[in-house]
Amino acid sequence: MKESNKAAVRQILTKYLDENKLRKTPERFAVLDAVYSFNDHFSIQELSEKIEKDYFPVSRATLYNALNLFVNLRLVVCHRLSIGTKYEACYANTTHCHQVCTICGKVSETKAPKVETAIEETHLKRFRRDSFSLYIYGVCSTCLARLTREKNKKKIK
Amino acid sequence: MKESNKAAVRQILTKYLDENKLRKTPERFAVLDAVYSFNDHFSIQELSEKIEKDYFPVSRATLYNALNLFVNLRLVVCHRLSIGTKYEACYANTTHCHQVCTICGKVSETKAPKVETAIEETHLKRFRRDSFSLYIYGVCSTCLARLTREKNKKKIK
DNA sequence: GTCAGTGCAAACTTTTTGCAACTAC
DNA sequence: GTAGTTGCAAAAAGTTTGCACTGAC
Repeated sequence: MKESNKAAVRQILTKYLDENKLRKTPERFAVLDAVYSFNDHFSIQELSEKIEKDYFPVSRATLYNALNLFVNLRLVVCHRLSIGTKYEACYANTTHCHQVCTICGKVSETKAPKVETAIEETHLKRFRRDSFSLYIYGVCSTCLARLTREKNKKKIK
Repeated sequence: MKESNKAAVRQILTKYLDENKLRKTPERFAVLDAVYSFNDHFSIQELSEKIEKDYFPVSRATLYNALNLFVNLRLVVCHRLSIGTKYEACYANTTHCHQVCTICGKVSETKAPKVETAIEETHLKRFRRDSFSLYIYGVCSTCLARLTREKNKKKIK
């Protein structure tokens, strides 16, 4: 994740905490920094390990607290997948199109500008739209290759 | 849910169980029928109550078992939302565009043919696409109205 | 008769909560 | 000093698992 993003989101958080008379605790900024150190999706466990390694230990309760705050501020998105909940930094990143392998659980970002345009153009009555997430489920190349291998083996038998 | 769908999915299940030499237990068919009695999303709890009322009690383990089987057969989709996991019958229903209220958690189906076309036309390299789910997050009209009311109240103070 | 499938309860995982202690302001 | 935050541990919620029993074939 770009360092400039880290500075930008730290500023957004500071502004929000100031305006709402909330406290600028070291934990909140450490979690935010750790979140923006990942280039990819991460689990609570991975976040906990990262922040303990790079900063100081932070309890689960505080991690969930901070993440909820960041989700509300649109600095983080939360993906509840079959393999577990994953989080992702999302500042300056509006593409939330993901391809999810239903076999190994691997998630990757996908560029789909046409889909994004179509979603934005979709008219929703009686609903204030804020954001979206698209998940395309299927089988990744690695798993596909393994499946093909196993199929061939069976045929030979 | 249409009765004709119920018959169709029962046949799909029968065929699958036959071909894979699995057992056609009353539980499996009762769960499938119950699933296709809903017109909307439902939780495990709601499914359990429905099936107990309309058929006979089925244990949690068996419900999860059956649902997993149906998800694999593409007769059911599973939505892991912030308010909990919801299931949905999906035979003869390819639209998986949902609007989700981030305040009350209400989920509703949305028709978005342009989005669906765009998704289908999206080229994914090294990935066998099977299905997709789109979640548009925002605030529903009910919650929006309440928010507006509360805002006005604040101003008056 | 056999073994896939079921029910039950225990185990496990993930997230939330209550409360005392701490600290940002 | 005060009240928002944190850490801890317990609780809650949701799902999976082990095992004995059942019943579909």
